[in-house]
Amino acid sequence: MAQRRFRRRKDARPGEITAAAAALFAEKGYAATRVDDVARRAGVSKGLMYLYFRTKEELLKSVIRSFIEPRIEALRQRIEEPELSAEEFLRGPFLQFIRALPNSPVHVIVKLMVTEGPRHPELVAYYWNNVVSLGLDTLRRLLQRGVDNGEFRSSALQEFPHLMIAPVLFAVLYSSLFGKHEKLDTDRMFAEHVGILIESLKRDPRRGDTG
Amino acid sequence: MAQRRFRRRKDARPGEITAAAAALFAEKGYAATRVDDVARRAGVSKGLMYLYFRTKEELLKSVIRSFIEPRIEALRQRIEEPELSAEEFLRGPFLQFIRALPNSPVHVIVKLMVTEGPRHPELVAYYWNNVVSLGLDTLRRLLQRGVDNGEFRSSALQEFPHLMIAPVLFAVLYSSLFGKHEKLDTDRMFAEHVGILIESLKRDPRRGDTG
DNA sequence: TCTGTTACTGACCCGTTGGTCAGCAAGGAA
DNA sequence: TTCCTTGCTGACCAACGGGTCAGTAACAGA
Repeated sequence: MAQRRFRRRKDARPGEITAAAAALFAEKGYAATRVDDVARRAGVSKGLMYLYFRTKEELLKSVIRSFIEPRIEALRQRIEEPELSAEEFLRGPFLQFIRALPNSPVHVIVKLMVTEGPRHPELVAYYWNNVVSLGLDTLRRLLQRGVDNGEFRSSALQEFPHLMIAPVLFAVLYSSLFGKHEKLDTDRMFAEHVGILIESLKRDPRRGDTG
Repeated sequence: MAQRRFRRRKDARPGEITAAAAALFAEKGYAATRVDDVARRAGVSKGLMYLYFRTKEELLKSVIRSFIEPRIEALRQRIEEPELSAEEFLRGPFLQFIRALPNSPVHVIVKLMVTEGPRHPELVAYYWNNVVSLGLDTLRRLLQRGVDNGEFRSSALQEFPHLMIAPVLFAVLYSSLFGKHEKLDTDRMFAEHVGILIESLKRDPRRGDTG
């Protein structure tokens, strides 16, 4: 009766499984998600999972990479927007970028890194090399450009660009934890944050000290 | 032969068990910690655990409460230091307070809330009521005092006092995740942060607008 | 020393879950 | 139609871990 019981689609499977896993990991966390749950949501059997991913941990790594890798290039390209001043860059592309993060699937990665990172050091190293240190370098270079062309004074922010993105991490986790108790207007909060940073960088140009 | 195989110390047990659990939860996370591990570290049998805590989740709640409750009163008292100006308060007790957090056991709570919160809503509500909203209110009142006595201009920080403590959450998680890759000088970073905040609050007193 | 009470033990139970594998069915080739 | 390859299934296994409980040892009172 040729009743198609399943389809043979080798190429599409890894992506579908990874997407299903990402959704469930975000919902319930890695440990509380059963491999069988992922299989069901992806519309395959549990056995098939192990033809594409050696272990559950392998699946986790794949989820993380699938989120990061497509974005690395975008991040790299944002570094160089030479026609903008440093301030324009911060008020424009930078603000736009961080505003998009809390509503993007990136929050899945943040939560997974925080919850599972300690038990998967090679994942942490991967994230560090490909996202964190890259992002921090970008910010440092941007601040240096502002100093070089006289827009900004030299500032401790060059040593601690972390302060520029701390509110993003905060907002992602805060909303996910306390969203039921307080709805954060992250758009306005980030705009205020960028405003504070810029005015701190521009303030009092007469003592444009070098140290 | 009267060989003492164990001791009967009903009063001391809960505290010892909670302390052992806190240490292990911080090390390995809640899900990855076995009740038997906690029992061994506390020097008791697994069975005894269930005489003092009905379930593993009860034990988690007890750990969280044991960290928070002794600190609530201290937090409350910091609200009122009337002999200091708002700026002096921020540069003094406030900075001192947040500087102490990354090296204190509080980071255990932060990690546990982030990792386990989503699956324990009543724990989140408890933390919200007793820590978060209390702390935010305190900061708002402090800023208002600064505005009232002319030190500060009115600012969007009154709506987003979250920005004042975002770097703390960031530093705690960042150090715990990436400590091996970068050692953050949180003392200096926080000092810089407070400096930026205060100068933002004091800047340009002529347009001391009310909105 | 006997007895009752209770803090405590540790072997056991059993549902859960990561991982396996024998076999089946969907194509392609001839 | 037949045969081969291979994507795929789902019943199964073994280990793990939360939770139980029958029994034991520590004290107290008499």
